[in-house]
Amino acid sequence: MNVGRPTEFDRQEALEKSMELFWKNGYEATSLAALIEEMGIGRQSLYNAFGDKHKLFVEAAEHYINSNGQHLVDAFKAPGSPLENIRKAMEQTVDFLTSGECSGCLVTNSIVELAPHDDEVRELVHGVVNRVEKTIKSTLDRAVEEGELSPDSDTRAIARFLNCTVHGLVVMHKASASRAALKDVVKIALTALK
Amino acid sequence: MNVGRPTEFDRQEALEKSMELFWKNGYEATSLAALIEEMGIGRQSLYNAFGDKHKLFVEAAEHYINSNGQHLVDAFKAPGSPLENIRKAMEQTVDFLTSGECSGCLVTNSIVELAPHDDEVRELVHGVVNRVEKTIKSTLDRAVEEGELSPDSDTRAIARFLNCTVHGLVVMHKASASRAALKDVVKIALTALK
DNA sequence: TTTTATATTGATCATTCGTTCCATAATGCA
DNA sequence: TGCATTATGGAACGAATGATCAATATAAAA
Repeated sequence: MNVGRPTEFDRQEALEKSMELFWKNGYEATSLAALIEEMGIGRQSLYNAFGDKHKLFVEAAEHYINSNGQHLVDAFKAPGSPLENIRKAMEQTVDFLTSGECSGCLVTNSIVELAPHDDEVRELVHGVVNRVEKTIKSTLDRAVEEGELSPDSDTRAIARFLNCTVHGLVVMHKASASRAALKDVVKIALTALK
Repeated sequence: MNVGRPTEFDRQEALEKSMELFWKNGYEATSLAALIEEMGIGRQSLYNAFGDKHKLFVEAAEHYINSNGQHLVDAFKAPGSPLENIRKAMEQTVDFLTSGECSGCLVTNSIVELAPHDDEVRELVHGVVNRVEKTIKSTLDRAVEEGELSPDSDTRAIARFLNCTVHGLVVMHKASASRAALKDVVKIALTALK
């Protein structure tokens, strides 16, 4: 086992760099030249380790989902008051957008740029959207159980709505909306939880 | 005046075709070869009439804003009950997304794909977002005046929220969300108008 | 030590990209 | 009937694209 010349670079580190680049510039606008420069590895090493540009993108997107995306899911699933969790998750989204140097959300970006004509990416992001929707719904259902929400609430509809709001926030931020504007959106969106 | 060989193609028609292509595939993924094919004109004619690819895109985007975008503004500004206008505008958005063969909204697409690194496009779409926000706000202000909305409503915040919801709907639709899901979103979003 | 397997490096591939040059065609004007 | 001006069609441009080849380097296994 373990035969052959050992890899010199940190695969995870390189993947992370590629993720940041795809995140910042999108798929088409990220060239292989830019990738090997930012990842700090040779051209052939990239192909050895990740297959090709598209496979690399999918893996980078999956890594994004398992790291950044998980934070959002965790916020909804935290113990304590469900409605409070939702409020925190929405405000955390605003912080996430306005703090980092990377712009927006890789999932939202991929939905817009690739989902319509890239089957693999569409399935990937569609899965994420559904999973987030279910996560929010279960939080809302718990809110109903614990009496924080009216029993006749359409929790699936509200979950879809909050999910939609998150993506809308990403778009607005990319359109140079101010942090105050994003906070306004969250403030109003939360009034739907009554 | 009017000297020289006359143009053989319909400029407006060609512009429209280019708009559809940019709308469907985005900026980067739309090649000159695809443009001249779909627009039905020669390479050199395209450069004569529109300058270059980027100038063509900007003009196509402006045309989109003045046609499709105006329909949304008109829906908000229609005479009659302001709140009813808002309801209709949101449902019209869902219809717009689920009926046409073009996917999503060219403005939303451009925000995500280009705004972060294309100054001219960013200014363009930022202007649109602000204009739509003001349109919605004035409709909401009228709702307050006419007693349909509580006088202490934060109409600017609600306007931002509704604007955000529209973009969120576009993203969700691109992520293969069902028409029912989009209608759920609208249903809940409208509960913020109380 | 020899063999085998993998990684790295740099050259190079064919294609496609957006763009421009140039010869020709078609119009109004003198 | 020339002349000036614009449009068209085709060839060709250099640059950049994603991807591969071949030679070399480095490790473990035989």
